[in-house]
Amino acid sequence: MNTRISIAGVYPEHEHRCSECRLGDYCFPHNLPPLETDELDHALRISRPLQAGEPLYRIAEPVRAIYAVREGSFKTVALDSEGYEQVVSFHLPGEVFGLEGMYAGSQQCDAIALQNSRVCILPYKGVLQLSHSASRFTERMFQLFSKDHMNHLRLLGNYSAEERLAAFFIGLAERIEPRGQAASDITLPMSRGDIANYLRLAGETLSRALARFQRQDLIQINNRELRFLDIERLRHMGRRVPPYVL
Amino acid sequence: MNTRISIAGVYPEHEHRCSECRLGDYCFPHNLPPLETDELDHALRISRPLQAGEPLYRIAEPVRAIYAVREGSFKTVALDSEGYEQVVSFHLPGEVFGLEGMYAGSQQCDAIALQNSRVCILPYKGVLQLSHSASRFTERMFQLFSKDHMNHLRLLGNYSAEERLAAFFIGLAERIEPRGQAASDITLPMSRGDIANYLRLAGETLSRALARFQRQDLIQINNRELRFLDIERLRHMGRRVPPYVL
DNA sequence: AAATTGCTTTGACTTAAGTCAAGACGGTCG
DNA sequence: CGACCGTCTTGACTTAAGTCAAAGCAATTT
Repeated sequence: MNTRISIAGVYPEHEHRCSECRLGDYCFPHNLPPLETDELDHALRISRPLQAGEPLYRIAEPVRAIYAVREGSFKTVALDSEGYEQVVSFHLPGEVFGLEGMYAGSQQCDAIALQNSRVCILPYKGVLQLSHSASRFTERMFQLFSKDHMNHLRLLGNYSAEERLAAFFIGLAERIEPRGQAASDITLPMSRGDIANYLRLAGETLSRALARFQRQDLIQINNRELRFLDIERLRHMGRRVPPYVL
Repeated sequence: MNTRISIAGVYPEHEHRCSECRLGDYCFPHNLPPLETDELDHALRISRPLQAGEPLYRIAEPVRAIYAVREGSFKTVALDSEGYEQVVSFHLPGEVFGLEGMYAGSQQCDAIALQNSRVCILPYKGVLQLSHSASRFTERMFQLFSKDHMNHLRLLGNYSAEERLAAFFIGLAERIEPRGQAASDITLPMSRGDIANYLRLAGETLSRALARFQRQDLIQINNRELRFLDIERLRHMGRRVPPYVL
């Protein structure tokens, strides 16, 4: 019997109410008093299922809402003026995303489902209303922005391929653990290409780093099945990179 | 007679009221109706002058306020676990900063004055109060967060030393221009070391790139006096890097 | 004005990571 | 099943940028 738990859509069907959602502690309602969570529930909508590769939103679209991953996972991708992609971040269940376009009022990234996925939708109007009526919600929004910030700054520094990769793995493990999964045994939701792009490495460099990590008995990986063999040594390799903010 | 205008503290002494501040359009009150600007005025405080090199806040301090540059300029610097610095951004007059610590409630960066500087201080309490009482202010805050985001993502991609440097210069020129200065002739407020660190280059690589830019008659630079000779070609060199969001 | 100090530039060399090219693997479909 | 396609891996080679070291320059101190 296979006890492996995938990041992918194995989460049990959620209730529509945040108060009953097992991801609530990591998502919109974190730290909100019950009354405000109720208000939030009224403003929230749930998306239809999206297939792997399907966009949730596209660059230049008007910003209509912000989102939280309900099941599955997403990447957000910026495109430069010549059409080259830059993966900006990955989003796992319970994580809020879609904040980066609120300045311009238009989306600055593509958001693409990596697997069959669903999101909770908080319409922009709801964000503003809740910010006024719900006393803790404004703060929660500022927190979400500031958290996003921190996580974008993580990989800004001058790190080697191996430091980046180790930190990436540790970050993943830490994000998956509180979501109730074994952190030592995961199914990657994203392709090698996406990881390489996110870490600003050539695909070949990533491949070689993975091979080295295996030779050093740090991990075991084939295809998207990843097992951590020595998480402490991995953590040590990535120690210079600031930790992922959960 | 020298018509050069420096980024440094040449701004005329501001009035305390945002409505009378020449930087208002780029700062907190951008797009706020007069009534809300008045509320803002009541919440705002002005700092004492800070000397070059003096910190406005330090990592791990509690977040008490957010700030706008009144005169002078600042850098924000993250420190990794081994004490290595990473310059996160530079802040010119009218620019709001200090948002990145709001998640944790403690500062995540050092903010250091690059010259003799002053800031406008919006206490955290004021941020929350205004978010409730002033209907446009919440939106303004979201904008400020989202703008910061965008500007952090700019240099995330895989750009060459020359692309980075060209884009950095163009960004500077564009930020200085609306502040009423000649964009072609500026005094850099930051050291080579800071620029190199910000662009994730070794100091020597920056020096060489500067030398090449001069040989190609793109710029003229000695010490911190910078003149743009061919801003269009510079813009073209940095075209892949997303533009600075003002 | 000479000396000290810290920043910046330049040169010579090294290296990590990128590129190019070939092959392997895995999944899909006729 | 075998052919096909895209993704991933591996090897050989190149290169942009980093490192080390020395010298130049500017600002400050005595």
